Amino acid sequence: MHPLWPDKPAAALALQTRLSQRVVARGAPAPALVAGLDAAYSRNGATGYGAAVLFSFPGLEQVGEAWAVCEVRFPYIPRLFAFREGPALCAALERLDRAPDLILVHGHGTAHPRRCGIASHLGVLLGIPSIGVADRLLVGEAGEPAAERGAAAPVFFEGEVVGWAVRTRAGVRPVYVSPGHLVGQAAAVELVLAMSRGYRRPEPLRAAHHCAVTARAEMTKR
DNA sequence: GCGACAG
DNA sequence: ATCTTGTCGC
Repeated sequence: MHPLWPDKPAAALALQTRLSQRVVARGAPAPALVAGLDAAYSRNGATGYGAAVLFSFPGLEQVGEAWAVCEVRFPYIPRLFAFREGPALCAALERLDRAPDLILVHGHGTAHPRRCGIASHLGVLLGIPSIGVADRLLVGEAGEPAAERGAAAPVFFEGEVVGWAVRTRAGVRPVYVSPGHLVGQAAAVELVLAMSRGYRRPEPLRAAHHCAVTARAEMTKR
């Protein structure tokens, strides 16, 4: 079995604990190229379609796109999500013409039981800054941020702030932002807001989601 | 033991 | 995540 992608939960847990010690949740990168990462699955869940869409920053022009098909070999276990979806996302990322200097991942970063959600996990493996953006909390509690775009409320877990509930669009439920790696909380929130335009989810993630679903449709036909 | 639980 | 149509609302 691949040392970076064990297929046994026990081995995954051990690796996650080791990776968590290498997570650096601070920094304020000024990226020029940002990649949004997301995945879609076949109806039976046996096949995964990872997508990576590259955007210029701060201009937010799409400048690249890639996807990869992967056999899913790890079950969905809340705290071990990275071991299920990580392989497909990395495969897509490797197919990009240029390497991003920041990745936006659909899922949590430090807002995780061991402060090592998929965003932190991939950031450490790749050695590049990363940010996690999720639709709902895995751990912790957050107050309701004010209704206007840009408002944010801290996510508390075990007595510390591990992320933020961020209102990327007025009057719409917030997204949960947490540092992945080499990015601090304030910078993570600022960057996600700078990449959100009129929709709840930031542009790179919207594009990645669309790319993954489209890839599945094209593969499903042939 | 019971309930919670990213995508 | 995925299975699924129409429908209410801006």
